[in-house]
Amino acid sequence: MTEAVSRPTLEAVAARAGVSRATVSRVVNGGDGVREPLAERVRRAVEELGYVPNQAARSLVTRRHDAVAVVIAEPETRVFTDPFFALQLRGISKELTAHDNQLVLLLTEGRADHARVARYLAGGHVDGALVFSLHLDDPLPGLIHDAGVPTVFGGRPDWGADTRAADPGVVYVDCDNRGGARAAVRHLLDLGRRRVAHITGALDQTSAVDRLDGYRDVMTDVLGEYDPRLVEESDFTPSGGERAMRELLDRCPDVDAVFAANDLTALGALRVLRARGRRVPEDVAVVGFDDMVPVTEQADPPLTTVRQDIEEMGRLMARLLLRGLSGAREGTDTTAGAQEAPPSEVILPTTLIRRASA
Amino acid sequence: MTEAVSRPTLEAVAARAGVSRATVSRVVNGGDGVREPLAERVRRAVEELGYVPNQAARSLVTRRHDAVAVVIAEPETRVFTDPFFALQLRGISKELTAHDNQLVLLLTEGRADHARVARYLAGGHVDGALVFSLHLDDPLPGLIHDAGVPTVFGGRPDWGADTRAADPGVVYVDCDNRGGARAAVRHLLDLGRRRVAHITGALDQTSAVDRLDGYRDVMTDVLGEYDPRLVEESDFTPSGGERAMRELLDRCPDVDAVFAANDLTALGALRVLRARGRRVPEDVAVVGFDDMVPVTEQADPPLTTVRQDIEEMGRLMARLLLRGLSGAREGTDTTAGAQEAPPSEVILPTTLIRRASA
DNA sequence: GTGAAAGCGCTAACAT
DNA sequence: ATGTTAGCGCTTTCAC
Repeated sequence: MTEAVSRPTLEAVAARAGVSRATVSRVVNGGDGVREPLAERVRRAVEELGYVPNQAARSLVTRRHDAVAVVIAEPETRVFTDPFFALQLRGISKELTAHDNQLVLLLTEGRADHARVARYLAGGHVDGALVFSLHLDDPLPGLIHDAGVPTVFGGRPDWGADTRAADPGVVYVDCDNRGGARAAVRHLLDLGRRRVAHITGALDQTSAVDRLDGYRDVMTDVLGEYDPRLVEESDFTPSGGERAMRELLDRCPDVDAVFAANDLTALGALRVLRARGRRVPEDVAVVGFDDMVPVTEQADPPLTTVRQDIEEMGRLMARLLLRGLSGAREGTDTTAGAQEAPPSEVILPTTLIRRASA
Repeated sequence: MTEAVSRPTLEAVAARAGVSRATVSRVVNGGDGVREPLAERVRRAVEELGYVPNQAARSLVTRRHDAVAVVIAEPETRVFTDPFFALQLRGISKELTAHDNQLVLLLTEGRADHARVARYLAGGHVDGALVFSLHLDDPLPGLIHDAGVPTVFGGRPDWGADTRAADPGVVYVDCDNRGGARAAVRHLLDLGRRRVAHITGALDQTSAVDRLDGYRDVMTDVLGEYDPRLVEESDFTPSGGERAMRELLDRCPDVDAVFAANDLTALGALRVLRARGRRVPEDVAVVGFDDMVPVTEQADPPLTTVRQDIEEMGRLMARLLLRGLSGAREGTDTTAGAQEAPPSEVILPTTLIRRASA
């Protein structure tokens, strides 16, 4: 483990280049209004000294940090068993990097950590936050609202009984869970299936609720009504999918199709169907959600699913936040190139990917 | 997206408590040498004003950031298909949080990003770095060395031809890959198997190389020599495992056991074995590595594997780094409670977990 | 034990 | 176009 060494300052660069600190500062920050020969001299001095601006000093005066917090609330460990989280993070990271922003990761393990996160955000260490509000009734959105930090949510936040529900400033990005679910179920009905079951996700997450709603939409729409016995609650995990599938087969032996809330759940269902001697898709057609390629392509049979672009979702969240931040900084500029207020919600499209399972 | 508001300063707290800024500062930072009644008044003022120290101002003078960078180099996307990464991060996050340090995540997508990371680290934005040097011949260790940032590596770094190889200051944490591999292979031999194959991981990672070495150790040790035809190179992925298993079966139809470099690989092997009508473990016994519980327990049959505690590995890396940092700060203190120099390598133990596959 | 004062390295008015 | 200057909010000697 090496020792840190002291770094050259602006002052040192200025001395070496034979100019004032202000000039060096100008060059370092884009360099408008400095004549070329001088600028060049400064750049050489910077190079020679290996000068890197002290971010703390800079933040102290600019009140900007070029850093964004990513808050991931994961009381349960689901986040760590599917690659969802990693993909979002990658999208976010790419976008932030492209804009020279740093990513400060805040993982929470439960209520105890909420206060810590709220304090951190309120402390003005970062310019904004990207928050994955994974569970209903999560106090985090409220706390964050109070902290007054520009925030973009990942997934439709549930404001529940919270009175701040009406806040028009809330921005979030989500995929079209309901629409995707509709497409999945419609596809199964188009295949001629009539006893289409649904294995839900964890219903304390809006994504699961929305997918269930989409299922209901189509079932009632097409068949006039839906049989609640065809819906089994689960939790987005493979073992949850297994359990639910068994339940479903016992209760309604005549099911001829299953729409699973995500691919992992579908995997569990597939396993049970095979064990029970049901052929897929001949006897029972199966559709998943997410399209985690390593999962869907290697399922047996390969899984028909609703694709959402998770990485893009992360990237978009970051983009929206950064745009909002720069917009706020530049004030209410109404000229041609002005930033518009970010839309309060962005819903990414989903597409049905047909493979062998349905 | 809410607007950020200006926060109360030390000055404000001092005014409210009727003391000097210095006194407030003392109380806020542990409060030694301030008489209780005064300290209490200060604490109340802090509370009432909702004062949170400005980290930038503090860093400017202390030259500390209470922040640690986590660098994850992932040219390939393996990191995102298995939960390894997420688990490490969780361990790291827990430990950092416990010591009030922030986690700055630096994801790299290739060589182009290396310079960026090096610059960031050299820029003195963080007190130290935790680096996952996933691939051989990675220039990152060298760059980081030059940046002069206290660093702990995850996994034995490969210094290859790098002349800095001899640097005694390098600290890393790894699991006992070689020992774990030995245990796995020994177990298979104890079961009476003689044609034990090995599907390697990506051999540009030291973990894969070490596991292969462990396999060789035991095979030559027990059988006098090992048959290179029983070793098939792969890449830690399920599909890689499938491909390798097919190869192996074609080449050596008499294999009666397989040691796979990780659980995901074993999963692929299991699939092929089933497809080819080989019973597991009767015809072919299979052992994995990692013990990703959701994978191993739901494999069919449940997978015997070598367990490593990934989260603990993350936690330990963080602990080592923080200890090194505080040690460095406190200077060379030789009294009783002094920090010892962190060990240059920590190898975590592995354990064989017996399930049904071997 | 407590306060006064001097910066940490930088940016942004304001002069020139 | 460039230089001068005044802080940003905090910690930390140094007096008292």
